[in-house]
Amino acid sequence: MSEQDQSRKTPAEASLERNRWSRPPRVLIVEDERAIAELIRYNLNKNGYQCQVAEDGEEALLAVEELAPDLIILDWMLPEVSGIEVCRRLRARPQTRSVPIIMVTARSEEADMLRGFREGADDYMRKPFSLNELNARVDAALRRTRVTHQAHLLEVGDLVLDSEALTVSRAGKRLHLAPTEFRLLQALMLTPGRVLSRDSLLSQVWGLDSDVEARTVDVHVRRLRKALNGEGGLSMPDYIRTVRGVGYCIEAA
Amino acid sequence: MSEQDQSRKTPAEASLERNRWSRPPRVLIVEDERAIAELIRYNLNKNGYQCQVAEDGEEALLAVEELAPDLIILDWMLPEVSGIEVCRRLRARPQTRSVPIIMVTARSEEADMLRGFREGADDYMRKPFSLNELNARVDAALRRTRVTHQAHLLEVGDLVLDSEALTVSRAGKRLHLAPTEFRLLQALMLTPGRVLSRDSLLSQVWGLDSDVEARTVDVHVRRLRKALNGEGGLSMPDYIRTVRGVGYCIEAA
DNA sequence: CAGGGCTGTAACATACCTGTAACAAACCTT
DNA sequence: AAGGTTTGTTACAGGTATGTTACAGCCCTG
Repeated sequence: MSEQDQSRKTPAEASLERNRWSRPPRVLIVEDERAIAELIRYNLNKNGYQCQVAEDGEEALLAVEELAPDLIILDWMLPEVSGIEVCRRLRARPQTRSVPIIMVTARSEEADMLRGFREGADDYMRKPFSLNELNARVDAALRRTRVTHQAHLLEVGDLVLDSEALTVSRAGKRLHLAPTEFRLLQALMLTPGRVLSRDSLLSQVWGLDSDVEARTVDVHVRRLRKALNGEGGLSMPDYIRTVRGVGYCIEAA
Repeated sequence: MSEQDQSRKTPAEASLERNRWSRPPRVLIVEDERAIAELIRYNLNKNGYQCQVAEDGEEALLAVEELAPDLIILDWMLPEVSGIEVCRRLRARPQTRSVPIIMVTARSEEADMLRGFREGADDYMRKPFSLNELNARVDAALRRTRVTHQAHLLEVGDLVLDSEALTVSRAGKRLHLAPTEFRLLQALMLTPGRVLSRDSLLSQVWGLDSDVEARTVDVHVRRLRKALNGEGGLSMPDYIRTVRGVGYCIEAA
């Protein structure tokens, strides 16, 4: 269930949306009451998440290693190691420092909640809680990590363009592109498989009010190809397809 | 340290006293009820945040441009443009897509809350709410984006910046940086891998209302590189990447 | 008050990028 | 197969962005 954004999304963004999570997000539920754990698990499963349950703190810490979850739902009251202690330990490890943690607890004192946040929780919900609300908060937390980590990645084959770091790499190797080349590639990669006319590229890359000749696009495509495929031997496959009489298009061979 | 005179310490900045180098996080409060807005503002100020208030949706959208806030507290019910609409528009713009938004509203229906999350809110609080809780949630949201004054250790490669001790070291060896160089490095290291424009750096390092020329950034980058990589031979790899036509970015090679 | 460090600006040097023209090659039409 | 059209390729002149250096003013320290 690709959650909320049924409203405003260009097809390009929608395809991005799919690319970002090629796998279902993994959620670790740490909760000693079986019934509650199952309820949450059922609910999250229904929304496309892959869940695992841990019933005490020790188990939770182990499960984090194995599962490498994208998000953790953490009950405060647990046998063995308490939830708050689990939280603290996860925050102490660099590897798990940035995994979102939603604390869920029957403790209603404000002081407890503040403590939870202080120990590094990302969100805090009091029991009893609405499953819909939990869902919404899970979505929000994951959306956030998506936005900060990979929202700006465009991929075609072994080509990756990062529009935030403004970098392009092919097969893991960083490439150097001139500004115009970068924008041109970006325009192409926004709609992989779709043919873009020279005029369309001109307006996207050079701006709507540019007086640049259409042929200039060709020259830049040439430069871009050179940069992507390697100068001389063109040892790598060319992702940029020329569509005679129309324009260009990028696609994974 | 020209800091001392330029920072007229409101009593609220007491907690930041020892930390003159780190820029206080900027929070935009969007709330049409003056009394509530002031309450929130006072409370956040006390905790070392720099606040600005917008009283309606239009004003909010403008303020976002100017202030470039690190976090937004957004009331649902607003004159002109509603909070939910503001939220949607901010999420539609790439530049503001990742700014944390905490929705604060008197609407208690679950459906409203779900809608808030669906439009991209990061957190949702029902009025009336505890100021302590608001504080904790603001802290949590900013901790995630690492723009908080609490994350005082920044690392990139073998570079370590301690914004509390005000020290920088490379490969364990302590370096000497001038104040401006320090703040510049800090701004870069807050978002490693992300390209920062000269304008953005100017507002972060020199302040929003400075009339310093953009080229000045280049000169300081030069000085910073010298300090980081070693005066002459540049024996160490350069973590600062120049992005032609845009600005600079720090990354671990 | 003298000196040293820090800062912002100007000026120069350099590296890089860019659009166009001109020619070559490929393609399509007839 | 010829002729016209579209695209590939190359070279280049000019422009722009950045690197680098020098310097004058400022503030603080001693």
